[in-house]
Amino acid sequence: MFIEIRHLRSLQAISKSRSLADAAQQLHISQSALSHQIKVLENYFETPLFFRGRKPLKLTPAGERMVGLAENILPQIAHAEYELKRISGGELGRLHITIECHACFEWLMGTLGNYRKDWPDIEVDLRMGMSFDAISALAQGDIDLVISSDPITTDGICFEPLFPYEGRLVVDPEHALARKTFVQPSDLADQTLITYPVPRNKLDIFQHFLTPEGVEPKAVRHVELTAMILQLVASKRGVAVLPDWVLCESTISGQLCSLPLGAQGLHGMLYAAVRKSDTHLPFIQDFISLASLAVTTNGAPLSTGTQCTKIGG
Amino acid sequence: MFIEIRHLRSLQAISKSRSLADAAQQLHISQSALSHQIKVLENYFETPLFFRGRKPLKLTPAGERMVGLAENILPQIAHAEYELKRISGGELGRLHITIECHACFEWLMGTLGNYRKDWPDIEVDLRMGMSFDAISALAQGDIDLVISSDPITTDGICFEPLFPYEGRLVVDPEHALARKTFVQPSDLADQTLITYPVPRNKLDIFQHFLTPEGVEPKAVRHVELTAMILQLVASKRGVAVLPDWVLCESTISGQLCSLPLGAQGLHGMLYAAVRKSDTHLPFIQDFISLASLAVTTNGAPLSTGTQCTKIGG
DNA sequence: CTATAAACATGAATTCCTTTCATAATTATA
DNA sequence: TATAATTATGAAAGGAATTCATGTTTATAG
Repeated sequence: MFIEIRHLRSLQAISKSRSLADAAQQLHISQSALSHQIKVLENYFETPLFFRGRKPLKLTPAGERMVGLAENILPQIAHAEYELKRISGGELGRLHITIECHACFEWLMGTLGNYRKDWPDIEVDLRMGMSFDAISALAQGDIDLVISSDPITTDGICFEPLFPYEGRLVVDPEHALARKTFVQPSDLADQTLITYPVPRNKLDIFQHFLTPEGVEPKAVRHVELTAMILQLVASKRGVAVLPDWVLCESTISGQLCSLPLGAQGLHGMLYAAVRKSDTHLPFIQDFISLASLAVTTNGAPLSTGTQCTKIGG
Repeated sequence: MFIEIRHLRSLQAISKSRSLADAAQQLHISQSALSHQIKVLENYFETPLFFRGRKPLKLTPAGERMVGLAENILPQIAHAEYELKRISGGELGRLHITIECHACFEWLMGTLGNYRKDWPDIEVDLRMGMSFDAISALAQGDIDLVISSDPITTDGICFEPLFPYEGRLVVDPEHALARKTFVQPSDLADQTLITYPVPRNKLDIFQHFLTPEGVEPKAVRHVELTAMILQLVASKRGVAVLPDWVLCESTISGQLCSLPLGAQGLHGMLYAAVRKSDTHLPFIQDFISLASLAVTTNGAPLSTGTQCTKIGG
């Protein structure tokens, strides 16, 4: 690899000039410098690059080959430099998101739709399948943002609060628990609990409600899709705990009841985790702004006590 | 334009390495040099190119963009360098040919067919339409070889002899002149002469036969294609002067007679003109060898006195 | 949690290489 | 043939990348 960028620029200038001297002037270098440059190239490749002593300067086929190279390459480099400047300016970038909580899918899709309109040059993507250790994937640069409900202090990472939520028990309207004002841990001991297929320590219902009281449900069933969970509950196959934003008119058109976990309810906060080095980027900040408004704009969550909603296909 | 080739090589090495130190080793430079290089890039573009302090080194999106650039560009440069070496080695090249004499088309096509087999990587082309000043086009590098019958001393150009030829008068078998052993200039004073559409000083018949004797044909008619000239002569529309290689069995299947111009015949030599700087190139030398054998291999010329041959479509 | 190792950063000095300057040689044009 | 224009060349200068030596930061093990 002998050719340098400056050689390509030189050849390009020469091909557009009547003489080496003209080309040198265009390049803002001395005629001598250009002559030396060409000599070096010609010595290395053992072939002349232009015909000497012709009034309109003419390149040899070897020279033309090199100009061809220049005209392929120089624009590519110019374009890459332009894009790198845009990347540092935050106009261009990558936003690969992972969700630690499956239910976030419900509001995230709507948010991403709006976000894409604001930031057409940001490569937005939702990466499932790395939720097992999303935060370290974030720290390592595999992804750029994690939607999470438990902030852990990892250095280089910061957790921006998005909005509070309430985890509520969902049952069918004819269920025995449907008549209660709130559920106690022991109420679930004889129930089939339907959850997302994630480790128990990632589930509020175990972490902050059942496990502290030593209660174990009769059975636990793993289902991936929220809509499927709701259908299973509606058809009396079990009960589930879902965040309030899922339980709103826009996603449910059949009959379901939801009620608080414990007298105070099971409250949490949702966060967007990003690398500290990315917090200044406008397209990151704007995503966080949009996301923090997601739930109230997509549809009001169920905030009252016992309440029935519809479910459907 | 800030990026240099070495930056691209560095980024590419980094992307394939576990650490800067490893990459530096691959590049045969010190770790310090690489670190400085990256710092300069990062300062210029105002964005980090890789995540620091992660065990498996990971590039940022900006870094990835630059690797993408490298992987587009480096192979292109490598390939161009390879081709330039081949150009200087005479394996790859350009052979743009111009013919000053139209009749050369007849044997040249056959020669080029064989030549292309020997030199698949030489860009062979026949450029018509610059015959008006072919030699200076050659000197200026617009073309690479001229088939010519009059060598002029131009510096930088040399004329390699190919083969001798004889210009002969072609008439139809019932023509009055067909019975003569040879023609004299005055014999043509009452004839219609069919020639290629080129200036008279490029035509042997005028330059070396008629003009010195002050003879002017009854009429001169310009026709471009050799086959058409032969047909016109056969149908008694005039007479023509053509080099002997045209008048051989392989190109003529109808009835035509040819006879010498003057008692000694009008003899000439065909040359290949090339730039002196190209004479060493094997693909030029080989073309000249092939061309010099063209006429005797394509078909024996008419060498006997008055002779009749066939003509046809 | 400290120690040790590994990886990266930094400043000064060096070395390498491009460019310039001054001028020679070559080529074109009047 | 003379003059102008163009390219080539050698030595010196200038700049920039690399190295060296060392400091700082981050990971891994005991």
